[in-house]
Amino acid sequence: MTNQKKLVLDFLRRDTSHPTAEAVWENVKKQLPQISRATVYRILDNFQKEGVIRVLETKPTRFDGQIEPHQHFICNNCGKIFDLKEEKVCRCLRDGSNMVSVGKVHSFNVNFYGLCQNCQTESDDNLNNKL
Amino acid sequence: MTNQKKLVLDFLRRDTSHPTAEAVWENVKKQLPQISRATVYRILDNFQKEGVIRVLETKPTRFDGQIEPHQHFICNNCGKIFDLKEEKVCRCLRDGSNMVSVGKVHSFNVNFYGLCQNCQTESDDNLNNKL
DNA sequence: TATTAAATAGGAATTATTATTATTTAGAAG
DNA sequence: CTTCTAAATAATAATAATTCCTATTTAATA
Ligand SMILES: [Mn+2]
Ligand SMILES: [Mn+2]
Ligand SMILES: [Zn+2]
Ligand SMILES: [Zn+2]
Repeated sequence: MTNQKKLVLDFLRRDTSHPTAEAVWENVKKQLPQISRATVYRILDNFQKEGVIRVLETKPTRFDGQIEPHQHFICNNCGKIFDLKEEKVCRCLRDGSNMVSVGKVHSFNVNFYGLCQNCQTESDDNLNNKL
Repeated sequence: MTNQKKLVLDFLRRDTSHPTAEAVWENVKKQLPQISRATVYRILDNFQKEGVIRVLETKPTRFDGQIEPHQHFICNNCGKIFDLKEEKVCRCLRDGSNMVSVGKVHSFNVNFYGLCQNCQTESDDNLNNKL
């Protein structure tokens, strides 16, 4: 854990604004002026792969130091990003109620990630061949 | 409805691969070689605003000519994007079953869009002041 | 202390997207 | 069928976001 990594992680755990990579860089620079953009991008990427931070599917990409399961409400007007507890998400999707604590939901978008059947079969085959 | 628009829309309605803007351009060029990238980007943006096509929250952005409500399964291995019927989505989120017809879901990400309470109040105020 | 591998800084390069502007085109009016 | 006008387009410049490259620094280890 280098100083650079520590500063990035500390910042993301304190900050609740779901900052962009650029914003993370700007903020960490206050404490380590010579830190490079590329370093911040690399560290964010590594943390994401380790599951230490979360990545939001926004443009530009935003980052979240809070990794307990929750989803996000993005205001169409002001652009602010609010946290939604998992429970509210399920209710909203289940019974069409579109009111949540932070506002009124107009639309939502879900991306599921996993292994498609082809790729599952392939990885099973590889495993069997090794045995 | 210009020829350019027609070709873009026809392509998106035929194609089920959820192509990028670049891929739309490459394909439409086959029939209209002088079409400009900027035109494709503008047309995609307009169609999106009119609700004629859907935009996927991917990097890079992808487009979908199918606008009946459905969600997407993105394979972590091969990157292919599969359509998921709404019903399966709800079941998956509701009772933790992570098997869907196209594969096994490892994770998912939901973005909700709407008006936050602040912005709702503001727009109510504006309405009242006009009366 | 010397060796080595990993991480970083700084900047170039690339990718994706948006902005600009001169030209073209699709209709409407005559 | 012409002329006019506004909208749409092509070509390209500019910008934004991200990734790549490489010389240098740092940390860990023998
Ligand atoms: Mn969050
Ligand atoms: Mn689809
Ligand atoms: Zn708002
Ligand atoms: Zn796959």
